Amino acid sequence: MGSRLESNSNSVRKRIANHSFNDEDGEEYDGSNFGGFSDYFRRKKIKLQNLDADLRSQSADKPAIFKGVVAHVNGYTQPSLNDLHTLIVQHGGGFMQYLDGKTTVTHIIASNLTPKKAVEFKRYRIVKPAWIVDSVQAGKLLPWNNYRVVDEGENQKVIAFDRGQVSNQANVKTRGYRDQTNSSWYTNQLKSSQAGTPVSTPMPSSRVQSGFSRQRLPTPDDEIELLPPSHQPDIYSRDSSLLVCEREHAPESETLVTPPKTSPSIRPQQDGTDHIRPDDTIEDHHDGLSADPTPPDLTNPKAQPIRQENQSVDTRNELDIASPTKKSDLTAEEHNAILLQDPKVRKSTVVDPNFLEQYYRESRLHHLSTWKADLKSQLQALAAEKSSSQKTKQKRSPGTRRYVLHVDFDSFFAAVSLKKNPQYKEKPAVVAHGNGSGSEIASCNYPARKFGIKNGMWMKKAQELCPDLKVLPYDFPGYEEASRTFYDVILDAGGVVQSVSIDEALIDVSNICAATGGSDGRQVSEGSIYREQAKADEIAQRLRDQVKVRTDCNVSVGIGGNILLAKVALRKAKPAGQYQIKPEEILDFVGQLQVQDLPGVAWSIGSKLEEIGVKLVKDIREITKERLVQTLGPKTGEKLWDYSRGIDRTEVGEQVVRKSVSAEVNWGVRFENQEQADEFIGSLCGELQKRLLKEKVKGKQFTMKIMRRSLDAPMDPPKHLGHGKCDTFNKSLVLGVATNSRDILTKEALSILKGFGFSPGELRGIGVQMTKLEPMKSATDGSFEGSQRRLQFKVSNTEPTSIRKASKRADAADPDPIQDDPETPKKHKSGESSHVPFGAQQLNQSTPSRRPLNTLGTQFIMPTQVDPKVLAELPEDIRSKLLRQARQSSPTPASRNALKTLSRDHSPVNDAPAPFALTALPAASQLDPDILAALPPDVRAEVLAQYAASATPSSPTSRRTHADQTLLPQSPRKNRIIGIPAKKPIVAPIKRSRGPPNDEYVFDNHDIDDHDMDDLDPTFLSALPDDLRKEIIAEHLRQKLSESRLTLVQKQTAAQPLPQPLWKPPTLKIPRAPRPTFTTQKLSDTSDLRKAIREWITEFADEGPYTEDVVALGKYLGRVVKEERDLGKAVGVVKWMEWVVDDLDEGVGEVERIKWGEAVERVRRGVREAAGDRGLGSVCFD
DNA sequence: ATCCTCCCCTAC
DNA sequence: TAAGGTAGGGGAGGAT
Ligand SMILES: Nc1ccn([C@H]2C[C@H](O)[C@@H](COP(=O)(O)OP(=O)(O)OP(=O)(O)O)O2)c(=O)n1
Ligand SMILES: [Mg+2]
Repeated sequence: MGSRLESNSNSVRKRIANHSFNDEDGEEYDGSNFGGFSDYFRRKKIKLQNLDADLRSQSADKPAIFKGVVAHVNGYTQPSLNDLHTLIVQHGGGFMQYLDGKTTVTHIIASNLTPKKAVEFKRYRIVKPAWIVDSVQAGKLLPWNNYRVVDEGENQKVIAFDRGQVSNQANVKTRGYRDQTNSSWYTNQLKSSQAGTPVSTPMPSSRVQSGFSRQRLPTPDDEIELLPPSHQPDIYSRDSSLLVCEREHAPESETLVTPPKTSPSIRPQQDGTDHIRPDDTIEDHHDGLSADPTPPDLTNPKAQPIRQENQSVDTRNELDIASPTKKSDLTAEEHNAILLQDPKVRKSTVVDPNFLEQYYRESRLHHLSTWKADLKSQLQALAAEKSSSQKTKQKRSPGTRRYVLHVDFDSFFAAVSLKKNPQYKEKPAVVAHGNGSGSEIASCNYPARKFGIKNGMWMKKAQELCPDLKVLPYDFPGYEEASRTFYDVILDAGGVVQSVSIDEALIDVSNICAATGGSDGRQVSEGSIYREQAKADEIAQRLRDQVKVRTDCNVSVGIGGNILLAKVALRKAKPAGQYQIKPEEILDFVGQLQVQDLPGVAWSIGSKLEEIGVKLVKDIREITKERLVQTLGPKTGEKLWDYSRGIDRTEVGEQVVRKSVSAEVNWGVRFENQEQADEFIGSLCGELQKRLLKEKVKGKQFTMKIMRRSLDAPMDPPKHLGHGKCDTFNKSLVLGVATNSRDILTKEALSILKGFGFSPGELRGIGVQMTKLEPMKSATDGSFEGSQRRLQFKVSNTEPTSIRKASKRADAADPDPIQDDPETPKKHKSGESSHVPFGAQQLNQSTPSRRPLNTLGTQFIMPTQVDPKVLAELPEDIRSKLLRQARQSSPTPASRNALKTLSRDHSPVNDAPAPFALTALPAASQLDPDILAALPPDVRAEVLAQYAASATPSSPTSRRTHADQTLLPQSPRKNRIIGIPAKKPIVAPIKRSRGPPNDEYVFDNHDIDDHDMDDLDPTFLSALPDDLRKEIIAEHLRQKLSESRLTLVQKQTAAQPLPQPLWKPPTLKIPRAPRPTFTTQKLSDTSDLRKAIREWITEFADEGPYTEDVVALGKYLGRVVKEERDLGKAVGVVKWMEWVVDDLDEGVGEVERIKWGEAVERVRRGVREAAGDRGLGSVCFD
């Protein structure tokens, strides 16, 4: 990278110099937090204001004790979110439903806080709900300090240790839910603790000393340093136990795991691990493996971090290693390696080459989904065919009485499987893969239900309910066969059919009934109504009889005037019966149901309803529609309002277009190293490609979903090879051109995965999804052609002429992006490639021309956009950087504009006029040297840096100027990721779980996203014990790092609250301790620092570092150690720098390399000295 | 007001 | 041992 770079170097230099390492912190505060009112913020405020306006005005009499407070509620709390919201707003406070990182939230209210959450909220004051309640009661704002929730949770060893006293009793996980639900208990705890030293708020001093961190300091820090620079530090503590479950709350049925009891370890080998639950939390030894007597060799932990391939990324494990958690010191990879030593286990995991096939073959849920999709497409094709061939009287005239049948097999899987084991028909029996505690019950027969067993329940619980349970094997072919027969019968009925699932269908027989009734189905003729109803019953009876005869299985039928009624009637009809809800009984029938009996209402919505006093459906009628809408949202609120009155206007058999195709695996995911993960992802993308081809579509948006073990979850979850409690991370990107290529998808997926930087051993689930679907060209359907043509037309048309000639490379490689698919279905003629969906004969026969799914529909997507396929093929993160970079310092105006346009970043500044030419990047997965060379220097540098960062050692060096390719912008829409300077972090950080209490909890947080250090309250942070703080920071780093690729800039434009009467910027009043920052940009987050460093090094690679910059960095890091007191962070940054330097392009001269090496050493020295000043002893950077 | 994205939730 | 997939409805909140 040389010459070209230079032309640009000035600007780059300026940039860096600009923010030259100045660490002043003073300005950070005001600048970032209250810089000005962005429209966004203003709007948001306004919105909020409006929302809460009523409440406020209605509470004028109440003291505004929360004035200046802006709260956000996390998780389930004792006074519910709504109640807290009300209390706060009524008393002058502000309330934010979501954290967006920019908004100024002064406090987060939570009953319990897992480490993860602690991390997410690290920059906030986290208080218990009692703070609100007590303050209101007291009539004044009580000190929040006494209500801190530092981490209530269980685990965190960190906490445990310093918490001393409290820890034992209170702590812990088990409490999770209790905390929230049992108010009195909870409140008492709080109060008592407040009395003296706040229990929950360990004094900083004590914590700090107690040492864990202290003691551990040397070690942990050192360990951190061990990390390969490139990778992010993951978190430290892995251990903690957490329990998770917030069970108490759980609605009856589902709570799978009850904490108590024994928790038998699922797998013999592990020692007691499993159990997670209850009480051991504190102890946390649960990891099990540690105790495991197994192979000594592997067991040796940190001694040598595993990292297999150093070069590639992955070493992130180190982080784990870094944390000497109590239990086992094994890295996740080592742990998995031990686990996989058993060949049988190994065979059941993603490590097995044949995993996908085998897994999908056995996964009932996969089968259910597949069957459903097949049925849906078959039925829709059939319907389409029917309606086109014959005029069809399908349409009922408006105002007609409707008769809808909901037909469903009784305990489908169980019933079919029982055919081969009839002796258990009358005994409690279930269908499951095994009888281990974590085996899931797919279906249980009615005798089993008497014991309270339910579908989806884990064996452990089922056996507790019924020790004599008979477990039957699956018989997937049998289910298909029964279903085929079932649909044959149903289709013969003559109504409009809609499949619900393999064992369930809706039939609208209104026309048949009306014909029988003799009237037009509209008049209120008692006789005709009666005849219609009788006809419906008769049809139902006939269906039941036929299915029974032909399959020897019972089906039940619910009949009603709409889908809702048919559905609820079905419940009463079961088992082996039928029930018709007559018009006159609708209100009574529906009214006495529990809200959860309504379709679409389960735990979450049910809970919200319960909060507003609604338990039964009739209770809903007492609630105004406005309130329902306010509580549940416009659609849901109105729908339930209707449902409670027996109203449902949904029609049977509406045609729908598929919107997405995905494949995911969240079981058996146990990698020993990164290669395995990479390979598996390739397989998964292959699977996705297969499905895309089957549907004859390509997609433009790719989304990856990753589940990673929660830091506080045990290595071995209660369920064998299950994912256990996890954090989920999703990332999506828009491809420039639709694809279905496994290779491209794999490349993107790997890029994303690397971006997250997770230790492969911590992965528990991986999914890939394509959306923004477009039909493939090969489709036989005429309409495809139209669409295609249209698209093509656009392409050639819209494209500036320049594109055609300029992009010779692109043309050569792929003359017709649309047409040339990496793979096209082997046979398109038949509706489905090689796959033969099961289905009723009629379905398989009478639909010669049907397509697997309707892919036509909309998706067509902006005709206007033509894609720069080349650019599109770059990994998204690279693309995004390019765009951003271009904006920041593009030397070439043209390219800048082009990029801008491309990015759809409509910065108000200059509107992107017509499409601009754009400098394209290499196509496909590899960077093409020629193209690369043609890039603006800084852009190129960024690309290379990105590649380096992702550890892809590819070093595209060749350079030669090549004609730029001009491309058009593609989507008029903007893509958040691309082009927009990181307002929001891209990564999705963890979310907290919201479901019912369960054994393991999957957390996700969508509430939190960005973490703007500027918003962090240093006071709060510093009040934490060192190790907790460290953990928090480490976690933060990990997240940041993962985000870093995409997000970088942080909100510089800080939003400022509107000066409204009730709404004052609370933050202003909060005293904050300055925190060292780097650069005029006030960088502080590790990811930002890394990025800045990478840019710096990359840009000045050929020039060598400037001393003042090096000194500034060293100085800053020294402050990080001394003031921020985060040696780990400083070390991590140094390692990063070292890594980047080591990875400098080969083109960099030896002299410069040396200079850079010296720079690293100099920075190191700064950190060492600072550490020494703090009495931390020598620092190890390796 | 309406669109879009990124989730959560639900169902089987 | 165990096979915890998958698609669509919809809410929140930002962008336009
Ligand atoms: N959590 C679940 C729920 C259902 N199924 C499968 C097995 C069921 O047999 C089939 C149909 O689901 P139903 O909800 O119709 O349940 P059943 O048919 O078993 O019982 P019933 O319809 O009598 O309530 O789907 C599953 O594997 N896991
Ligand atoms: Mg059923």
